[in-house]
Amino acid sequence: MPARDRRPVTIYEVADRAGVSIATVSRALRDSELVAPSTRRHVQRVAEELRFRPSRAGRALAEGQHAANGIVFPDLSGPYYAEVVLGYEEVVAELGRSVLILATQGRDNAAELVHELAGRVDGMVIMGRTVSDSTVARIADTGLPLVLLARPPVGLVDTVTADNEDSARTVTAHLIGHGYHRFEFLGDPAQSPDVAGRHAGFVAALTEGGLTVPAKPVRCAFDVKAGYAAARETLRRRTRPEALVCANDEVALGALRAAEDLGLSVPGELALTGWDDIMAADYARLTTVHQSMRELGSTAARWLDQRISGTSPGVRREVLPTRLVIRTSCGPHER
Amino acid sequence: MPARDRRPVTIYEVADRAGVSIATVSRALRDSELVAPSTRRHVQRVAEELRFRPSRAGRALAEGQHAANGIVFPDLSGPYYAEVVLGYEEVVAELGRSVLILATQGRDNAAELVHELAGRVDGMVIMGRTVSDSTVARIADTGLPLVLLARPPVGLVDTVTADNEDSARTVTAHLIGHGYHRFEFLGDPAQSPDVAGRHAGFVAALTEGGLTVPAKPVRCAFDVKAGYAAARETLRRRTRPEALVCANDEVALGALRAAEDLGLSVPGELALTGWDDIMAADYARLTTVHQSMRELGSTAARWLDQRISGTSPGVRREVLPTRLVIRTSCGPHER
DNA sequence: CACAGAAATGTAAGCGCTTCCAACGGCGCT
DNA sequence: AGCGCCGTTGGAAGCGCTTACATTTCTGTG
Repeated sequence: MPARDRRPVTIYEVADRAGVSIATVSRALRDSELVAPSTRRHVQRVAEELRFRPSRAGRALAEGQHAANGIVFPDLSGPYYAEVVLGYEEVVAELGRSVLILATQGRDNAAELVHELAGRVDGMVIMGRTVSDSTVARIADTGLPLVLLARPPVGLVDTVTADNEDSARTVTAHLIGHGYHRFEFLGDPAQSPDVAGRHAGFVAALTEGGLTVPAKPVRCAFDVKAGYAAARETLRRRTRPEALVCANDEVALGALRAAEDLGLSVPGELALTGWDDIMAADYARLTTVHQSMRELGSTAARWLDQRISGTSPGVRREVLPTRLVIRTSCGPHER
Repeated sequence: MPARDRRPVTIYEVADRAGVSIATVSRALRDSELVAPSTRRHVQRVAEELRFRPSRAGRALAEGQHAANGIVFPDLSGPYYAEVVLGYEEVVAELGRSVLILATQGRDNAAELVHELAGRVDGMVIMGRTVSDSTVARIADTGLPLVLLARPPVGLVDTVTADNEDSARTVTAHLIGHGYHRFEFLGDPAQSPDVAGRHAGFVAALTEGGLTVPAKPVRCAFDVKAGYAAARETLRRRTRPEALVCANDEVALGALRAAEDLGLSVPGELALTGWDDIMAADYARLTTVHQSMRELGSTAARWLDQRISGTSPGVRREVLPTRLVIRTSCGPHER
């Protein structure tokens, strides 16, 4: 029966048992130079026998650092953030540090939680629209190393983002190449800077192609249901659009379903595209924009590490490239 | 420019500034009873002014606990684990504690990392086939509160799992109801206890239905590619199976693609089912077994909390129910 | 008005570790 | 033999906080 009250073995017991001082134990288990090889071996053996694990808290207090990094994201339900977190965790763990996570979705006290998290880590990544600029600024002002991810820059904080505008241009141009004329954009530019960028690229491509730009985007939230509703409404208008550029895959998937329910064939009567290249996009044959989430996460992790270790060159901003994934929803392609 | 070297404000400075002792500051910021209301207000104001945040490390050391829980999982790339983690994070955060994560996939030093994690938390959840029984036992023996998730029990550790056998029986029986006779199971029972349970239920249902049980399952790994390969091979045999029960959605999705490539219509010429009800399953119209991952995670979190607070009733084992999600891949349904 | 007891606050002892500094002993050298 | 050095080791001071215990300040009462 596991004893709930078993006291973990401390450095004192190891020192006692090994017949040395705690200073020597500490040294034997970490530095190299300052201890005689024979002593080190002896201490190591004793430590192992006793199954000694240095208390993290004691260490953190003495060293003044946690050996842990944080990451804040909206949620983990889409594949998007999960991938980013995974890429992040991978490199952080490789660096010998632990990862603390915080999902802000649906929490009204997000800012408070982020501050709390800030107190437990040596640095953190803040992703997307999770907390206000002022919260970010406040934490940055604390001196805590920070990296922003898929989020507009704040002050002089490092920022990594995936490209939005260029890829929007690319995907829209691709659709134009298919010969469509009447376009609509599904998504709310006001909702997130990502969508804003995508919409801007969409508008730019249309303009460059000499096509008429719809008066305004069809506003809708970031999920399947919203995409469905928005598409349904749009597709029932007297002059139906020929192509829908959707703000992300979930919206596109909703639109796809709407088209289906309306008896519209895709891409025959309606072409559409998404963003993110989530797994379901593949099965829906959705043409979309692929971003390497993993890489986004790992890049942020590396930058953060450099900030923490003070080896960071000035302020960094980087836009990671994306890739157009052509499937069938955008129109017929011979293959 | 954010100063990297800004020293965080300590309780001493607050005490100084407020003209009281650190004990009073500590009390004013936490307990209720032991401090005069006016003093409390005053201290709180000063603390706020100074933007004082008690050092987590100091606190952890003094209190002997971390106010953090851990969770170990294979990876986060499928929707499966991500959802579980989300459910976990949600309740843990609600309890005012932080969440440390650890992905073991592709790491050879998983056991070491888990031990390391164990030193930073007050309890943890270990999911799936991430570490050996002996590692689990060793940690449990430490007295660290533990909950196992979707993993066979070890010793007297609490364990939550999702049902496998019963749902396998249900899904197989459903297929039998469609009138199919030749079945195959895609997945490797040796790979995980989950698959083993699913296969067992499959066999049981077939036996109960008086049908011939295939000599052995078609072994394949847990991903789309493996499912594709396994299905392709199976479907080219002279006597093609009519129905494929796949170990999870990814395998089923691979099988679906294989059928498609082979010119077989689903469900016309081949019926198939998956497990997990991932998002893509919906778009592929895949009949599958839905498990509430979120709930799995939140249940584990709650149990763990009770273990930590010592309010846990004896050893707990629970199998969470699943739900059959009927779409079209299993055969025609009028609706 | 003195005094007991409660309320409020201060003092100080840790929590487990790292690390600066001092102490020690053995060595080669003169 | 005496000296200084260097390689090892121990002593002890924190790191920032909580909390048991001591002390002080009030309050109400006989």
